[in-house]
Amino acid sequence: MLNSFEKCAECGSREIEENTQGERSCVDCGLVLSGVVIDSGPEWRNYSDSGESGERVGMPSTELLHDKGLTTDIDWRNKDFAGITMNSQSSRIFRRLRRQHQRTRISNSKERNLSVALAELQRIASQMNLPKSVRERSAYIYRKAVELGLVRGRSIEGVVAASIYAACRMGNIPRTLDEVGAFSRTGRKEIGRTYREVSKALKLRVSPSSPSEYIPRFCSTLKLPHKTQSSAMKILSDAESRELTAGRGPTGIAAASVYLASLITKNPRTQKEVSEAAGITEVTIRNRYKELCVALEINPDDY
DNA sequence: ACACGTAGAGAACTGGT
DNA sequence: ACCAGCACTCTACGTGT
Repeated sequence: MLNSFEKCAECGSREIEENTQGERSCVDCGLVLSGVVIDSGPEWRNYSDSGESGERVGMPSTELLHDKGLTTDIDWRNKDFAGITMNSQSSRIFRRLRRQHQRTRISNSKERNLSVALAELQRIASQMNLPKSVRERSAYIYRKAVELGLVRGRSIEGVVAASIYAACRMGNIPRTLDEVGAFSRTGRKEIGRTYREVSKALKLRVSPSSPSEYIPRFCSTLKLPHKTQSSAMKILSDAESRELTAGRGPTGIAAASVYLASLITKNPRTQKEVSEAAGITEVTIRNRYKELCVALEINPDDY
């Protein structure tokens, strides 16, 4: 996608491309211009047929409340629409209405379960400093688990912890089982076991994320030109077709491809630099790098 | 400074009992 | 349900250029 109104801050090129992750980068030098996608549109729809579009009414719905935030409340003040205090008879009626209304909000065991569980989820998530997107996702996973009857026979806590663990991994901010367990009353083993069952039952696509997703970001942090990036992608796809990538950490493969590409395109980066950009150790890069050289019959000295 | 190698520890998954 | 074995990565250290 090209945007002719914008120039690259690094090299002045007007060739800006946007990838599927929403990162916009310069085609010539690879500089990432904006990595954060801001959704400026309203999330909630306009239901009125005659009014202006874009009316904003109330808060957007959320997975984090058991009724998704779709609730009404009866004002606690005993005033009428004009702000005049009600008489005692009306006050009694409204007190009673409020109580009945509150009871209908949490009407059955499933909703009671959800409201307990989601409160627990919030507690753990905020102690772990998890972003909102991950909280929403884990709440969604938990709801699905309830619908499929996975909670019966297991502890609510365990399923909550498993949902969080899964959501973290899906959101690419993985936490270890121990880390999640530290904030929950359940242990690592139970979370792990529950997680496996939940992810199987929900067919969660927990990212065996492709290394290719990491390459643009690594190249950008290392200020590598576009040429090197496409070279790294080429190396990676060769490696994938030779099944070098199975079972390996995706970041390791991506980092090694970038490192190798940086050597053969004459924009060398040290293993240390690459390892810092990729968040892995030099050792892992070395191992993957060595495998790549052997399997693809590349000798960086030739370049 | 950097590249490269090795050993031991730890985390996560698998399969057997 | 639990344990042992596994493949992988990390830490830490040493060696060579």
